[in-house]
Amino acid sequence: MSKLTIKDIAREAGVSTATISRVLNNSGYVSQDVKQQVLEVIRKFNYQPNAIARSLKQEKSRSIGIVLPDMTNPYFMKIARAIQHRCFQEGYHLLFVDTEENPDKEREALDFLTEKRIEALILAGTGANRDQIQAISDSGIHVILIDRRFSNLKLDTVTEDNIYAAKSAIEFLLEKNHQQIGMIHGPQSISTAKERKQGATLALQEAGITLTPELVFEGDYSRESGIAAIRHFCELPERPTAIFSTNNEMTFGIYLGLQEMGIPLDSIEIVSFGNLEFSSLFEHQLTVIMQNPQELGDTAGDLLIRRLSGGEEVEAPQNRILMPRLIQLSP
Amino acid sequence: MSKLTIKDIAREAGVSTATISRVLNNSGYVSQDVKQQVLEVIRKFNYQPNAIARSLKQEKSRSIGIVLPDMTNPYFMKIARAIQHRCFQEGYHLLFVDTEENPDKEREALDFLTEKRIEALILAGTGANRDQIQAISDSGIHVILIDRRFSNLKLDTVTEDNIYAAKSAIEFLLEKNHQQIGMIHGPQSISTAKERKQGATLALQEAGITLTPELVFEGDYSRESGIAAIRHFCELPERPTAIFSTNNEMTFGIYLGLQEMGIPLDSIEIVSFGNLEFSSLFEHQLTVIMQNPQELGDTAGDLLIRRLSGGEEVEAPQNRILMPRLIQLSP
DNA sequence: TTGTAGGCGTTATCAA
DNA sequence: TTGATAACGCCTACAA
Repeated sequence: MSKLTIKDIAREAGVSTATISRVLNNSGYVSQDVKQQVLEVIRKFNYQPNAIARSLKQEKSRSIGIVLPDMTNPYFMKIARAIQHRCFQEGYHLLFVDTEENPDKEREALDFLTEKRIEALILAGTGANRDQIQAISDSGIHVILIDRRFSNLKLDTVTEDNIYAAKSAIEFLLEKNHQQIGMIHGPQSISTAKERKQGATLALQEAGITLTPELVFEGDYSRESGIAAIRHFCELPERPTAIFSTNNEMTFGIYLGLQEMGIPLDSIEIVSFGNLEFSSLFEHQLTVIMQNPQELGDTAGDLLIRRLSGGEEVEAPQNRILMPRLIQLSP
Repeated sequence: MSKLTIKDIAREAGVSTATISRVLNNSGYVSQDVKQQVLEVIRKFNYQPNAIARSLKQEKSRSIGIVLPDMTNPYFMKIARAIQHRCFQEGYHLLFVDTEENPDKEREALDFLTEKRIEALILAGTGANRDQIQAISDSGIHVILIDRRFSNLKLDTVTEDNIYAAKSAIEFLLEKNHQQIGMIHGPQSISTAKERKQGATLALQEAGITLTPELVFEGDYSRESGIAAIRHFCELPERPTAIFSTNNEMTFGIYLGLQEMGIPLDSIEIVSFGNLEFSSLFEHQLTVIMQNPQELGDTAGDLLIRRLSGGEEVEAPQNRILMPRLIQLSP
């Protein structure tokens, strides 16, 4: 029942373990005859080398930690899949952890991963655990922050330009002569949410428009907060004619809210971050900021492999920034 | 830069490595004084034991392999999350692999995982690699098939009752007096797709209705095949008045197809497997077979932990079957 | 209560 | 071209 070891194979093939190892790794010299014979025995007994022992000996885990805030969110999983592709190609594998946006779980996850001796860490963080992350980087583990980043931390990042995208979104609405633009933001502990708010605010400032506090709703990236935003906006003397929403879940909530209040969906113009595929199925005015998780994952994967296989020359931290595109879905 | 070992800590604390190990594992005797002192040193140097070495010594990886056909599909990831919860609680962790429905990738994944000495395998398979999976089970690794199963394989399974659900779906449409029911099925290599087709066929038979081949469209669980189905149905002399779709992606395709053909979405009644959250946003007649990935994950997690911590008594394979519910979303 | 030492399954160095 | 053998970092009899 218990697994065969290299010794069993060596005995069976009548050679030393060293020879088996050489065959396994295509390293050193080994005559064709012996090689064939050894391969035969390996196949016959379906021997599989113990990756744990190999890792210990080589002092290389060949594993990469990836820490995400929500494994059920396809956005993050598309990033993860792209990275996994690249890693498998190069003989690495991923250790996933889902923090569910919980800083405590994140801390535990990071401890767990360092004990597992990951060679690199890919992180879309909760916003907490700065010091621990810095320490991991200092200890020689390559760290790449994806989607979300920390200010003043000298680490590799691959992110989208949220400020620019949010700014464009507001400018788009201003060009269409909207005077009352409602906004719904995400948790300000998350860098993307903060930057989207910054970008939107910046666009209004540049247009010389003073921010009306009643038109700014602080949501939490959840569907419920989208509904809540609509309830709030409907209580205002002057309802917004357009809404800028900083993620797709909240936008879905907005539609649900409008429906709940009996307001026609096409009576309000919406610009939203994220994918809203279903939107083509009904009449309304929607523009989305299309993100590109696959490109983000590919970029992070390339950077990762470069860091892992790169020589000793310590490069400066890389900051790759992708540009989301504004896509108008309705005329 | 390189990590500290138990020896370093032993030297630093002026005790033997055995003592350090005892402190780390709360095993054996160790005086309070020494224990405190050791903990102090561990904290001071931020020592983290090497999980790889520990695994090798204990001949326990404490890792569970989980193989899924699509990591970007929230259905599977909700299952995975539930399992991960349970595993972390018990000190195990998950090794994820996404096969992208590719049997070759699946085979590679299984090899990879067995080399990593997983203690259990959770699998939503492509339908191939039967022998390899059986061999894994025979070698003493607990195997639990989720969502999809193999006929005639004596393994634990946690699945949904697809036959029953599909049968109910058709019965529901028959009760509403639909005479022309179109069906779109998934790839018959996947057990769920096959069972859904079986269930639907069974319901028609029991109602004494002969199957019209033109009304049965063989799709592949993709959005495109949903569109293709509509194009096909529209070419028939007599269009179906209702459609039974065996997954949500194809149903989305159906809506897109209807829109493309200029057919009002509410002119055709649909029953579909899977979640279609957006559906409440427009007028149409939709009934869904609501699946419960979290319950499936919880069930699999419980079974898994029982297998892992269960004594030597070999229990017969368990087959847990969950009942999906038919939910009418429109009057 | 603590320490010594052997071994988990590999790989890699050195001889032969 | 092959074989002995010493690690890798940890745990655990067994001694002390």
